[in-house]
Amino acid sequence: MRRDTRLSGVLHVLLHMAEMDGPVTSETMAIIMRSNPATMRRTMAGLRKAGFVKSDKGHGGGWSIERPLSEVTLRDIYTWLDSPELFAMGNRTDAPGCLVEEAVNAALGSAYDEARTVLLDRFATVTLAQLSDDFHRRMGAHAEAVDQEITHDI
Amino acid sequence: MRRDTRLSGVLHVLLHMAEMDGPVTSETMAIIMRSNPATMRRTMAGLRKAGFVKSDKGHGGGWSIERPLSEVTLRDIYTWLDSPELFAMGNRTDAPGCLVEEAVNAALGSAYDEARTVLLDRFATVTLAQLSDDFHRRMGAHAEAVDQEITHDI
DNA sequence: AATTACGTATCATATAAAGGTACATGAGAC
DNA sequence: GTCTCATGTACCTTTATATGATACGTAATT
Repeated sequence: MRRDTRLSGVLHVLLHMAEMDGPVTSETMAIIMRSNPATMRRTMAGLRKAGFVKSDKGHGGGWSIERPLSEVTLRDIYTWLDSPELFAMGNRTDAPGCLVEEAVNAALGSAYDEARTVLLDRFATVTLAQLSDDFHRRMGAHAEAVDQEITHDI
Repeated sequence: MRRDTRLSGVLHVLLHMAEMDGPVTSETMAIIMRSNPATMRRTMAGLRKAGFVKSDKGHGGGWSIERPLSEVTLRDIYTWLDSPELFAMGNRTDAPGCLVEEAVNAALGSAYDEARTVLLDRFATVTLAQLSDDFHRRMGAHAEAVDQEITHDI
Protein backbone atom coordinates (compact mmCIF):
# COMPACT_ATOMS: atom_id res chain seq x y z
CA MET A 1 0.00 0.00 0.00
CA ARG A 2 1.26 3.39 -0.79
CA ARG A 3 1.77 5.45 2.36
CA ASP A 4 0.18 8.83 2.89
CA THR A 5 3.02 11.33 3.21
CA ARG A 6 0.99 14.52 3.41
CA LEU A 7 1.59 15.11 7.13
CA SER A 8 5.33 14.66 6.81
CA GLY A 9 5.33 16.76 3.65
CA VAL A 10 3.25 19.63 4.91
CA LEU A 11 5.27 19.90 8.13
CA HIS A 12 8.41 20.05 6.07
CA VAL A 13 6.94 22.86 3.97
CA LEU A 14 5.66 24.81 6.96
CA LEU A 15 9.03 24.80 8.67
CA HIS A 16 10.69 26.00 5.51
CA MET A 17 8.02 28.72 5.19
CA ALA A 18 8.81 29.84 8.72
CA GLU A 19 12.41 30.45 7.65
CA MET A 20 11.44 32.54 4.63
CA ASP A 21 10.29 36.14 4.35
CA GLY A 22 7.01 36.91 2.64
CA PRO A 23 4.52 34.63 0.95
CA VAL A 24 5.68 31.38 -0.62
CA THR A 25 4.13 30.30 -3.91
CA SER A 26 2.87 26.80 -4.61
CA GLU A 27 5.57 26.64 -7.27
CA THR A 28 8.33 27.26 -4.72
CA MET A 29 6.80 24.75 -2.33
CA ALA A 30 6.71 22.18 -5.10
CA ILE A 31 10.41 22.69 -5.73
CA ILE A 32 11.22 22.32 -2.02
CA MET A 33 9.15 19.16 -1.79
CA ARG A 34 10.06 17.77 -5.21
CA SER A 35 6.34 17.72 -5.91
CA ASN A 36 4.11 19.89 -8.07
CA PRO A 37 2.02 23.03 -7.46
CA ALA A 38 -1.39 21.40 -7.77
CA THR A 39 -0.53 18.82 -5.12
CA MET A 40 0.74 21.51 -2.78
CA ARG A 41 -2.46 23.51 -3.23
CA ARG A 42 -4.57 20.49 -2.51
CA THR A 43 -2.61 19.65 0.61
CA MET A 44 -2.61 23.21 1.92
CA ALA A 45 -6.34 23.71 1.30
CA GLY A 46 -7.32 22.24 4.67
CA LEU A 47 -4.87 24.44 6.56
CA ARG A 48 -6.31 27.49 4.88
CA LYS A 49 -9.85 26.44 5.71
CA ALA A 50 -8.78 26.26 9.35
CA GLY A 51 -7.34 29.77 9.15
CA PHE A 52 -3.80 28.67 9.90
CA VAL A 53 -2.47 29.85 6.54
CA LYS A 54 -3.82 32.19 3.92
CA SER A 55 -3.29 32.27 0.19
CA ASP A 56 -3.18 35.37 -1.98
CA LYS A 57 -3.47 35.57 -5.72
CA GLY A 58 -1.64 37.79 -8.12
CA HIS A 59 1.76 39.42 -8.00
CA GLY A 60 3.48 38.96 -4.69
CA GLY A 61 0.91 36.36 -3.79
CA GLY A 62 1.38 32.90 -2.34
CA TRP A 63 0.97 31.24 1.02
CA SER A 64 1.53 32.85 4.42
CA ILE A 65 1.35 31.52 7.96
CA GLU A 66 -1.30 33.38 9.94
CA ARG A 67 -0.82 32.11 13.48
CA PRO A 68 2.19 31.60 15.78
CA LEU A 69 3.87 28.21 15.43
CA SER A 70 3.66 27.85 19.20
CA GLU A 71 -0.12 27.71 19.03
CA VAL A 72 -0.38 24.83 16.58
CA THR A 73 0.29 21.18 17.28
CA LEU A 74 0.92 18.19 15.04
CA ARG A 75 -2.55 17.03 15.94
CA ASP A 76 -4.04 20.26 14.57
CA ILE A 77 -2.24 19.77 11.28
CA TYR A 78 -3.32 16.15 11.16
CA THR A 79 -6.93 17.18 11.73
CA TRP A 80 -6.74 19.90 9.10
CA LEU A 81 -5.51 17.34 6.60
CA ASP A 82 -8.91 15.75 7.20
CA SER A 83 -7.63 13.15 9.65
CA PRO A 84 -6.12 10.66 7.21
CA GLU A 85 -6.37 6.98 8.05
CA LEU A 86 -3.62 6.08 10.50
CA PHE A 87 -3.40 2.33 10.16
CA ALA A 88 -2.30 0.23 7.25
CA MET A 89 -4.19 -2.79 8.56
CA GLY A 90 -7.92 -3.11 8.38
CA ASN A 91 -10.72 -5.52 9.05
CA ARG A 92 -12.31 -7.77 6.50
CA THR A 93 -15.99 -7.11 6.22
CA ASP A 94 -16.96 -9.82 3.78
CA ALA A 95 -18.96 -11.71 6.40
CA PRO A 96 -20.77 -9.04 8.42
CA GLY A 97 -23.15 -11.51 10.04
CA CYS A 98 -20.39 -13.83 11.24
CA LEU A 99 -19.95 -13.87 15.01
CA VAL A 100 -16.34 -15.01 14.66
CA GLU A 101 -15.61 -11.98 12.57
CA GLU A 102 -17.40 -9.80 15.09
CA ALA A 103 -15.21 -11.14 17.88
CA VAL A 104 -12.03 -10.68 15.85
CA ASN A 105 -12.92 -7.18 14.74
CA ALA A 106 -13.89 -6.14 18.26
CA ALA A 107 -10.51 -7.24 19.61
CA LEU A 108 -8.51 -5.64 16.81
CA GLY A 109 -10.68 -2.54 16.82
CA SER A 110 -10.17 -1.77 20.47
CA ALA A 111 -6.43 -2.28 20.09
CA TYR A 112 -6.34 0.13 17.16
CA ASP A 113 -8.46 2.63 19.10
CA GLU A 114 -6.02 2.54 21.99
CA ALA A 115 -3.02 3.05 19.73
CA ARG A 116 -4.81 5.81 17.86
CA THR A 117 -5.48 7.64 21.11
CA VAL A 118 -1.83 7.36 22.14
CA LEU A 119 -0.62 8.59 18.79
CA LEU A 120 -2.99 11.56 18.58
CA ASP A 121 -2.34 12.51 22.20
CA ARG A 122 1.33 12.48 21.41
CA PHE A 123 0.76 14.61 18.33
CA ALA A 124 -1.13 17.06 20.53
CA THR A 125 1.91 17.59 22.75
CA VAL A 126 4.21 18.69 19.93
CA THR A 127 3.92 22.24 18.61
CA LEU A 128 5.34 23.47 15.34
CA ALA A 129 7.48 25.85 17.40
CA GLN A 130 9.08 22.84 19.09
CA LEU A 131 9.80 21.30 15.70
CA SER A 132 11.31 24.55 14.54
CA ASP A 133 13.47 24.74 17.68
CA ASP A 134 14.66 21.21 17.06
CA PHE A 135 15.55 22.17 13.50
CA HIS A 136 17.60 25.14 14.72
CA ARG A 137 19.29 22.95 17.31
CA ARG A 138 20.27 20.57 14.52
CA MET A 139 21.53 23.53 12.49
CA GLY A 140 23.77 24.53 15.39
CA ALA A 141 25.04 21.00 15.91
CA HIS A 142 25.66 20.63 12.21
CA ALA A 143 27.59 23.90 12.06
CA GLU A 144 29.76 22.75 14.97
CA ALA A 145 30.37 19.42 13.28
CA VAL A 146 31.41 21.22 10.12
CA ASP A 147 33.70 23.48 12.17
CA GLN A 148 35.31 20.45 13.75
CA GLU A 149 35.80 18.84 10.39
CA ILE A 150 37.44 21.96 9.12
CA THR A 151 39.63 22.11 12.22
CA HIS A 152 40.58 18.51 11.68
CA ASP A 153 41.45 19.18 8.10
CA ILE A 154 43.74 21.98 9.19
CA MET B 1 -4.06 3.03 0.23
CA ARG B 2 -5.42 -0.41 0.24
CA ARG B 3 -5.49 -1.84 3.77
CA ASP B 4 -3.76 -5.08 4.67
CA THR B 5 -6.45 -7.44 5.96
CA ARG B 6 -4.34 -10.55 6.48
CA LEU B 7 -4.33 -10.34 10.29
CA SER B 8 -8.08 -9.93 10.48
CA GLY B 9 -8.55 -12.64 7.87
CA VAL B 10 -6.23 -15.21 9.36
CA LEU B 11 -7.70 -14.79 12.85
CA HIS B 12 -11.12 -15.32 11.38
CA VAL B 13 -9.96 -18.52 9.72
CA LEU B 14 -8.17 -19.83 12.80
CA LEU B 15 -11.24 -19.40 14.98
CA HIS B 16 -13.34 -21.24 12.44
CA MET B 17 -10.71 -23.98 12.29
CA ALA B 18 -10.91 -24.34 16.05
CA GLU B 19 -14.63 -25.12 15.70
CA MET B 20 -14.10 -27.80 13.08
CA ASP B 21 -12.91 -31.38 13.36
CA GLY B 22 -9.93 -32.55 11.38
CA PRO B 23 -7.78 -30.69 8.88
CA VAL B 24 -9.23 -27.84 6.85
CA THR B 25 -8.26 -27.47 3.23
CA SER B 26 -7.22 -24.22 1.61
CA GLU B 27 -10.30 -24.61 -0.57
CA THR B 28 -12.61 -24.64 2.46
CA MET B 29 -10.79 -21.70 4.01
CA ALA B 30 -11.20 -19.77 0.79
CA ILE B 31 -14.95 -20.38 0.87
CA ILE B 32 -15.18 -19.24 4.49
CA MET B 33 -13.18 -16.12 3.73
CA ARG B 34 -14.65 -15.48 0.28
CA SER B 35 -11.08 -15.57 -0.97
CA ASN B 36 -9.16 -18.17 -2.95
CA PRO B 37 -6.92 -21.14 -2.06
CA ALA B 38 -3.66 -19.63 -3.23
CA THR B 39 -4.14 -16.54 -1.08
CA MET B 40 -4.95 -18.68 1.94
CA ARG B 41 -1.82 -20.78 1.43
CA ARG B 42 0.31 -17.69 1.14
CA THR B 43 -1.15 -16.18 4.29
CA MET B 44 -0.86 -19.40 6.31
CA ALA B 45 2.72 -20.06 5.21
CA GLY B 46 4.20 -17.93 7.99
CA LEU B 47 2.14 -19.66 10.67
CA ARG B 48 3.36 -23.02 9.44
CA LYS B 49 6.95 -21.87 9.46
CA ALA B 50 6.47 -20.92 13.12
CA GLY B 51 5.09 -24.38 13.88
CA PHE B 52 1.70 -23.10 14.94
CA VAL B 53 -0.12 -24.92 12.16
CA LYS B 54 0.86 -27.79 9.91
CA SER B 55 -0.26 -28.62 6.40
CA ASP B 56 -0.63 -32.10 4.98
CA LYS B 57 -0.91 -33.09 1.36
CA GLY B 58 -3.05 -35.75 -0.19
CA HIS B 59 -6.31 -37.34 0.86
CA GLY B 60 -7.53 -36.14 4.21
CA GLY B 61 -4.92 -33.42 4.10
CA GLY B 62 -5.25 -29.73 4.82
CA TRP B 63 -4.35 -27.40 7.66
CA SER B 64 -4.34 -28.26 11.37
CA ILE B 65 -3.63 -26.22 14.47
CA GLU B 66 -0.67 -27.66 16.36
CA ARG B 67 -0.62 -25.67 19.59
CA PRO B 68 -3.24 -24.66 22.18
CA LEU B 69 -5.02 -21.40 21.40
CA SER B 70 -4.24 -20.25 24.92
CA GLU B 71 -0.52 -20.21 24.13
CA VAL B 72 -0.73 -17.92 21.13
CA THR B 73 -1.34 -14.17 21.15
CA LEU B 74 -2.36 -11.72 18.46
CA ARG B 75 1.17 -10.45 18.54
CA ASP B 76 2.49 -13.91 17.67
CA ILE B 77 0.19 -14.09 14.67
CA TYR B 78 1.17 -10.59 13.64
CA THR B 79 4.84 -11.53 13.84
CA TRP B 80 4.30 -14.74 11.88
CA LEU B 81 2.64 -12.74 9.13
CA ASP B 82 6.07 -11.10 8.85
CA SER B 83 5.12 -8.02 10.88
CA PRO B 84 3.21 -6.09 8.25
CA GLU B 85 3.51 -2.31 8.24
CA LEU B 86 1.15 -0.89 10.86
CA PHE B 87 0.82 2.71 9.78
CA ALA B 88 -0.77 4.19 6.71
CA MET B 89 1.26 7.37 7.06
CA GLY B 90 4.91 7.57 6.23
CA ASN B 91 7.75 10.02 5.94
CA ARG B 92 8.87 11.66 2.77
CA THR B 93 12.50 10.86 2.08
CA ASP B 94 13.03 12.94 -1.01
CA ALA B 95 15.38 15.31 0.81
CA PRO B 96 17.51 13.10 3.04
CA GLY B 97 20.09 15.79 3.70
CA CYS B 98 17.54 18.38 4.79
CA LEU B 99 17.71 19.23 8.50
CA VAL B 100 14.08 20.33 8.48
CA GLU B 101 13.07 16.95 7.22
CA GLU B 102 15.25 15.31 9.83
CA ALA B 103 13.52 17.25 12.59
CA VAL B 104 10.07 16.44 11.22
CA ASN B 105 10.83 12.77 10.75
CA ALA B 106 12.34 12.48 14.21
CA ALA B 107 9.20 13.89 15.80
CA LEU B 108 6.81 11.79 13.75
CA GLY B 109 9.01 8.71 14.06
CA SER B 110 9.08 8.73 17.83
CA ALA B 111 5.31 9.23 17.94
CA TYR B 112 4.82 6.25 15.63
CA ASP B 113 7.24 4.19 17.70
CA GLU B 114 5.30 4.92 20.84
CA ALA B 115 1.99 4.00 19.22
CA ARG B 116 3.51 0.87 17.72
CA THR B 117 4.70 -0.24 21.14
CA VAL B 118 1.26 0.31 22.64
CA LEU B 119 -0.44 -1.59 19.85
CA LEU B 120 1.92 -4.55 19.89
CA ASP B 121 1.85 -4.73 23.69
CA ARG B 122 -1.89 -4.79 23.50
CA PHE B 123 -1.77 -7.54 20.88
CA ALA B 124 0.48 -9.50 23.22
CA THR B 125 -2.17 -9.52 25.95
CA VAL B 126 -4.85 -11.13 23.80
CA THR B 127 -4.70 -14.89 23.22
CA LEU B 128 -6.60 -16.76 20.56
CA ALA B 129 -8.35 -18.61 23.38
CA GLN B 130 -9.74 -15.31 24.63
CA LEU B 131 -10.98 -14.50 21.15
CA SER B 132 -12.60 -17.91 20.95
CA ASP B 133 -14.22 -17.40 24.34
CA ASP B 134 -15.56 -14.07 23.20
CA PHE B 135 -16.98 -15.73 20.10
CA HIS B 136 -18.75 -18.35 22.20
CA ARG B 137 -20.10 -15.67 24.51
CA ARG B 138 -21.53 -13.91 21.46
CA MET B 139 -23.03 -17.21 20.31
CA GLY B 140 -24.79 -17.55 23.63
CA ALA B 141 -26.05 -13.99 23.58
CA HIS B 142 -27.22 -14.41 20.02
CA ALA B 143 -29.06 -17.65 20.83
CA GLU B 144 -30.85 -15.91 23.68
CA ALA B 145 -31.82 -13.06 21.42
CA VAL B 146 -33.18 -15.52 18.88
CA ASP B 147 -35.09 -17.31 21.65
CA GLN B 148 -36.66 -14.04 22.70
CA GLU B 149 -37.63 -13.24 19.15
CA ILE B 150 -39.27 -16.60 18.79
CA THR B 151 -41.10 -16.11 22.09
CA HIS B 152 -42.32 -12.77 20.86
CA ASP B 153 -43.54 -14.29 17.63
CA ILE B 154 -45.54 -16.85 19.57
C1' DA C 1 -4.24 44.63 -20.69
C1' DA C 2 -0.69 41.62 -19.25
C1' DT C 3 1.16 38.91 -15.75
C1' DT C 4 1.05 36.33 -11.69
C1' DA C 5 -0.84 32.98 -8.67
C1' DC C 6 -4.43 30.39 -6.74
C1' DG C 7 -8.77 26.90 -7.24
C1' DT C 8 -10.02 22.93 -9.03
C1' DA C 9 -11.44 19.51 -12.44
C1' DT C 10 -9.60 15.84 -15.01
C1' DC C 11 -6.54 12.40 -16.39
C1' DA C 12 -2.19 9.64 -15.89
C1' DT C 13 1.05 7.02 -13.11
C1' DA C 14 2.91 4.20 -9.52
C1' DT C 15 2.46 0.94 -5.99
C1' DA C 16 0.97 -2.91 -3.28
C1' DA C 17 -2.68 -5.99 -1.61
C1' DA C 18 -5.48 -9.29 -3.14
C1' DG C 19 -7.58 -12.21 -6.84
C1' DG C 20 -6.82 -15.79 -9.95
C1' DT C 21 -4.53 -19.49 -12.89
C1' DA C 22 -1.36 -23.01 -13.60
C1' DC C 23 1.48 -26.65 -12.73
C1' DA C 24 4.97 -29.33 -10.19
C1' DT C 25 5.30 -32.18 -6.04
C1' DG C 26 4.06 -35.16 -2.42
C1' DA C 27 0.65 -38.23 0.16
C1' DG C 28 -2.96 -41.38 0.63
C1' DA C 29 -6.62 -44.59 -1.73
C1' DC C 30 -7.49 -48.23 -4.76
C1' DG D 1 1.70 -48.56 -9.87
C1' DT D 2 -1.87 -45.33 -10.90
C1' DC D 3 -5.31 -42.04 -9.65
C1' DT D 4 -6.91 -38.40 -6.95
C1' DC D 5 -6.36 -34.96 -3.57
C1' DA D 6 -4.04 -31.11 -1.58
C1' DT D 7 -0.21 -28.21 -0.90
C1' DG D 8 3.90 -24.99 -2.72
C1' DT D 9 4.79 -21.52 -5.52
C1' DA D 10 5.54 -18.89 -9.72
C1' DC D 11 3.26 -15.68 -12.56
C1' DC D 12 -0.16 -12.55 -14.20
C1' DT D 13 -4.33 -9.61 -13.50
C1' DT D 14 -7.28 -6.68 -10.91
C1' DT D 15 -8.28 -3.06 -7.80
C1' DA D 16 -7.66 0.81 -4.78
C1' DT D 17 -5.60 5.07 -3.91
C1' DA D 18 -1.93 8.47 -3.16
C1' DT D 19 0.47 11.26 -5.97
C1' DG D 20 1.96 13.40 -10.44
C1' DA D 21 0.72 16.23 -14.18
C1' DT D 22 -1.97 19.26 -17.22
C1' DA D 23 -5.30 22.62 -18.13
C1' DC D 24 -8.11 26.41 -17.59
C1' DG D 25 -11.05 29.62 -14.98
C1' DT D 26 -10.73 33.46 -11.61
C1' DA D 27 -8.80 37.06 -8.88
C1' DA D 28 -5.11 40.41 -7.72
C1' DT D 29 -1.18 43.22 -8.90
C1' DT D 30 1.56 45.90 -12.17
